[in-house]
Amino acid sequence: MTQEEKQTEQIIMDAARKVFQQSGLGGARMQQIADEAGINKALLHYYFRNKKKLFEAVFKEDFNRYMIPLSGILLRETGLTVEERIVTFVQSFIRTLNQHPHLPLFVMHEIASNPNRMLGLVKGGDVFSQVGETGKPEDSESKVFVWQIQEGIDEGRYHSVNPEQFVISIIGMCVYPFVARPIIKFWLKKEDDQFKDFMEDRQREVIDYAFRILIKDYQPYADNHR
Amino acid sequence: MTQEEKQTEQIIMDAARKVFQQSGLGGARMQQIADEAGINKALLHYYFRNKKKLFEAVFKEDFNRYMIPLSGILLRETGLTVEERIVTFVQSFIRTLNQHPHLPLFVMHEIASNPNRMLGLVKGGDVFSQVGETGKPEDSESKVFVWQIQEGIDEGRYHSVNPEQFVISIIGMCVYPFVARPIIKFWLKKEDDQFKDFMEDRQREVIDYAFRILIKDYQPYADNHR
DNA sequence: AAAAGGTTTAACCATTAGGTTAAGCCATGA
DNA sequence: TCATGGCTTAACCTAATGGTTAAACCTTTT
Repeated sequence: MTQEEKQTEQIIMDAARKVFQQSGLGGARMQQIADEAGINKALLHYYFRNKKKLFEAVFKEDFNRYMIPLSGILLRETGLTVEERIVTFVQSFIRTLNQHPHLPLFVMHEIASNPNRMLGLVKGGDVFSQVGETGKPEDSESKVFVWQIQEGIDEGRYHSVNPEQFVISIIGMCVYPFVARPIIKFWLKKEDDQFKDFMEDRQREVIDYAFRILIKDYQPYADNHR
Repeated sequence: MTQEEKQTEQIIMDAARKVFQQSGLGGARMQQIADEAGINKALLHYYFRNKKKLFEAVFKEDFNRYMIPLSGILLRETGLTVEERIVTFVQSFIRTLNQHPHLPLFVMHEIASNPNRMLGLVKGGDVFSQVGETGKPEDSESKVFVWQIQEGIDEGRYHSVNPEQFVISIIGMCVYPFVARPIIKFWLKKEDDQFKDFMEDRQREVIDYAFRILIKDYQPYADNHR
């Protein structure tokens, strides 16, 4: 594959991403994607045989490049304390999504409209590395974080939260504003750049919230924050 | 309008809702809606002149019947304390969405794909009752809650959160699990009814989190919970 | 029994969308 | 200079889709 081909492929995928994110798989029009990419329909089909293939390429790239690594920080990465996980996750998550604000809604919507096919596309289906030695969920790598929290609770350092609920809450606090972005922009009368700033501020705020929920003797503005 | 007409209209709207929620406006097929409703295309167009009109009817009903009243509990209802707002909001919100799990993603996706038109549809556009006497956002009814929190902070009862961030966090903790429902079901290996139970439990958990974030001397399992 | 109104049937139309084809353009590099 | 390969143009095909129409059917009401 030549350099030009790679370039064009990327141009097409970027255009396709934009259109798919706005209209979904069903609503997107190949012509619109071609226009957006500044090329013609013929070339579109020359690179990606058909709409479905193009869509899957885009979806896969998005999911594997962003969703998987990000959730990995919270759930899979080894050698991190709970506190480190939270801080790193929230920061990278919000920072990343600030650059790709439409990602979550796009991914969620398409998964919802066809869970099996979409989740099957992703890295052999092991989104959360569910497969343990015995096949039981307890073996899952994705439960490291859950274990660590349970440990902290048992040792009396943490409040007795339900670890799964806690994880979902953290992710929710980070993701939701992007999902509801148009409403929030409307409600708070914010433009794109103001929304961005708002989300930058949110990093510290969410970390604070998470710590306050979890940690028994938490005092904000300690050097937990950098 | 006769009784039969109302019935049929409702049957159609329920079918349409189902299809729209799964495929979005662009992806939905009129034939599929007719099939789902157990009627024919001709009758579909007899009741709702065209696809757009049908869609708007469904969207409007959803938004006005669920989203507006629910957000009202948190943001507009008068005569409630902050604590009462949070408890009532979280409970009704999760309970309602447990009965309509696809609502949030549907609403959010459609708003995102056409913010102006969609937000314009809703109760004359005043989703958050933004119009105050001077037109400044500060006059908005939707800021009552924000004021109340600010008051609590000033009086030293609450931690000094950013009220807007706090509101979004509460909503996010409630909404996100429904937005990410297929992923969560997959991750936690839950079926529909287990997910429902999980969300029932979540009510108390989220209320706990919210109070712990906000209230300085909060002790869980006090009679804040009923 | 006749009128009325909700509903079906089925044919039909116009448009659009996905996808194909083939001829030709144009820059690079052997 | 000519061949290669990325790319464009534009016509074309087919299937699907939104939407329409008119006649007939059936049940309830008068």
